Amino acid sequence: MTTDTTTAEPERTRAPNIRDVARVAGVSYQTVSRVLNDSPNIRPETLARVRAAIDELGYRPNQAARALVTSRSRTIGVLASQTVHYGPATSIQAIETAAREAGYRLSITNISSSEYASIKSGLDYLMSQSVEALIVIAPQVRVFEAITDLQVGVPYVTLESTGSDAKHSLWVDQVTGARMATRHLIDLGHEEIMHISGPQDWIEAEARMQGFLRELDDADLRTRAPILGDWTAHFGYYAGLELLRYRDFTAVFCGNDQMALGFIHACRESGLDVPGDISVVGFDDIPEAAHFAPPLTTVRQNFAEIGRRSIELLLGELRGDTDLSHEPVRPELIVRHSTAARRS
Amino acid sequence: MTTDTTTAEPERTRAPNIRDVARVAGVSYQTVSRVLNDSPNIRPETLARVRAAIDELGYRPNQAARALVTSRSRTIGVLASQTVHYGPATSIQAIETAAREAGYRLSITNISSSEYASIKSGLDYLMSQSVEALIVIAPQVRVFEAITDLQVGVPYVTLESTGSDAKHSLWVDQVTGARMATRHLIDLGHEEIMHISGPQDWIEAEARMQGFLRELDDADLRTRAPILGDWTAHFGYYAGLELLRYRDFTAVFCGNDQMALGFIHACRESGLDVPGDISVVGFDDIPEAAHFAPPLTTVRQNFAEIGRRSIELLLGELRGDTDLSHEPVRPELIVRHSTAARRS
DNA sequence: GCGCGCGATGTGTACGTTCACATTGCGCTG
DNA sequence: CAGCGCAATGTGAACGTACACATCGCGCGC
Repeated sequence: MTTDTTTAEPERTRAPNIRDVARVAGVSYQTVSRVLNDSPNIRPETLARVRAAIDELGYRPNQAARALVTSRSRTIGVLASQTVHYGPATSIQAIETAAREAGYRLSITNISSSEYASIKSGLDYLMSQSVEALIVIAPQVRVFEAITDLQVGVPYVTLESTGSDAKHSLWVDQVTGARMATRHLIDLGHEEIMHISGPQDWIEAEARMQGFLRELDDADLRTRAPILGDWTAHFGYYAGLELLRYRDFTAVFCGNDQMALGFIHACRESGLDVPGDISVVGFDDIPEAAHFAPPLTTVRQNFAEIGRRSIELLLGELRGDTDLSHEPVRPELIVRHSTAARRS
Repeated sequence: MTTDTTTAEPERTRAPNIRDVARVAGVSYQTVSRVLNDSPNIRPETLARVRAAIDELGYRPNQAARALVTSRSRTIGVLASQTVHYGPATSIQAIETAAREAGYRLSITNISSSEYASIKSGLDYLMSQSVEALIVIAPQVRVFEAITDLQVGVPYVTLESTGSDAKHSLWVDQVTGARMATRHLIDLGHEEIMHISGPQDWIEAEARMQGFLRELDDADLRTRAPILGDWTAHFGYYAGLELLRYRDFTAVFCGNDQMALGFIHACRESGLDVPGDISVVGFDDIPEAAHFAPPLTTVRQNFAEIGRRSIELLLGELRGDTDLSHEPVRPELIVRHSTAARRS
C-alpha cells in the first residue's frame, strides 16, 4: 500500500452513511432510508436531491447494519458435495442468477464427506450465517436427519433427490428417467442388462437403481445386482474391465455419463464394439456426451430448471405462500449411437 | 436448564444474544464476548460456565452485528464467468475450503457476458456486500479496467490469467504449458500444426496461443492463424469438420480438452485416425480425458493449487504482509495416446 | 503494612440501519 | 374558518456485538 503516492490519498476515511447523504441532500436520514427502500410518498424533487447526494458520495448501503436491524440476512445457504460435477454446478449457477435477481445472495459450502458429522458441520456453518433458506445438493440419506437434529427453522429444499419428502424436495424424476433408459434397451431386444450405479448414499443413485430394477421386473427379465460406483470415469473403466471378463450381458445402463465413458473405454480395450457388441446408456447428458465415441445415448436432466425452481419455491415459502405444490421435472431420453439392436 | 424459573416461557421469537448467555452464566456480557473471541485471561472456571451457557441456549453469534461493529465482513468476493467448467469449478471449490478454514465466507457471482457493463455490475454487486477481498476468475481483458474504474479499495487477484499484472495475478504458466504441448508435437516430427484457441477475450486463451506461436517460431516452422473457438466440444467438432476438408496439417493443439474431444469426433467422422493420421493435444486434463478415444495427451493444470494459493495470497495481504512474491504454478504434460510420430 | 502491578471482570458507547411513532403543512369539507 | 385527513418529513429508539476504558481483588516488594 505504501508504493503508490502519486494520488494524494484522501485519508482512510470511513465510508459514507445515510446521515452523510442526508446532510448533503438537506433532508433527514429517515428520508434517505425511504429512498433506499422505494417507499412511496416522497416528493419527486426530494427524491432527485437524495439520489444526487448518493451518487456524489458514492454511498453504498451497509448490508450488515441492514441485516442487524431487520434480522433478515438476505442470504440463501447452499450445502453441496460435488460442486465440480456438471449437474450440481449447472444448478448452482442457475440458483445464483435467480437469487441475485430476487435480491438474495448465496452462501455455498462443500461437505468433504457424506459422514453425518461432515453434513452437520456444513449445515452448522450455514446456520451461523443466519441464512433465510437452505438448498441441499448432496447425498441426502442423512441430510434430513441432520436438518431435524439442528432444528434449522428455515425453509429448505433438497435437489436431485427422490420425492421422499415431497414438501421439501425438488427433483428430476430419476425413477422415470431410469425406466426410460432401461425400456429403450429392452425395446432393442436386450435381455441381459447390467447397471453400474452411483454411490449408495446418494438418493438419486438409489432412485435410478429403483427405476432400472422396476422396469426389468415389469418386463419379466432377469434382474442382477447393480455395481455400486462412484460417478467417475475411472470407476466405469475398471468396473468395465472386470465385468467384460465374463461378458454375460449385452447392454449396460450407467448411473451417469462419466461412468459410461469409462465403461466404453474398457470395451474398446477389450476389443468389443459399442454398440455392435454392447449397448451403453448414460445419464445426465453432459455437453461432452454428444462427442463421445460413439456419441452417447443418455437421459437428459434439466439442471438449470431445477435450480430456478428451487429458488422460486423457497422465495414463495419465505413470502408465506402456502400452495407450493410442485411437479417433478421430466427427464428426456436422448438416443444417439451407443445403443443398437441386440445381435441375434 | 432451570436457572431463573420466575420468568414465564421465554418468547420464541428472538434468538439468544450474548446478554442472554451472560445472564445464564452469571457473568457480564463482555466476558461472554471474550470467550467468543478467544481472549486470554479468563479463569478456567468462568470459561466453562460460559461455554455451558452457550450450549444450553444454542447461542450463535450474530455475524451481522459483528460485521457492523468491526466493519469487517469476513467475506471474499468471487467474480466468475463459467463456474460450470471444470477448471474454475475446481479452483472455486478449493477456494471455498481454504476460505472457510480461515474463517472467511465466499460470495460468488457469475457474469453473464464479457461486456464491460456486465463485469462492472458483477463487481458492483460484490462491492455492495463489502467484501474484504476479490478473486476474479473470468475473461480479464476488461476486468482490470473495471477494477480501476470502480476504485475497489480491496486486495484482489485474478486467476488463470497471464502475469500481465504480477502483483495481482496468480496463474498456471499457460505460455509454458502451451509450449510444452507444441514442443511435444514438434518432437514427434510434425511440421504442420494447427491451433484451435479459446475465445479471444480470455487472457488464458491468448497466453496459450502465444506459447504455441512462440514455440513454432523457435522451431522455424510455419505458423498459421489459430481458429478462435468458444471452449465447447461442439465448436471443436464443427471446426474439425471444416478444417479436415483441406487436411493440410498433421497435428492439432486444442485450447482445452473439450474442444479436443469434439475435434477427435470430427476426425472419426471424416474417416481419419487419431493419432494415426492426426495427432491431437488438449489442455487442462479434465478427469474424463484419460478415457477419451483415444486417451488424450494434454497439459495438466493444478486448479486446486491455484485456488488455495489465491486465498493464501489475499489473506496475507489483508494481514499486512508485504513480501507476497509468488511463482506461477508449473503445468505438466501428460502424454497419452492421441499423439504419435508423423507418418512419413 | 501500604501501595503497586496485573490478572480478571464489568460498564459505557458506537457501528449504520429500520421501525414505530411524532410532527408539520396543506387542501378540503362542512 | 375550524378541523380533519393525508401526504411528506422528522425524531427516538432499538438490533447484537466489540472496543476502550473503568473497576475490583490479590499477591508481592519495599
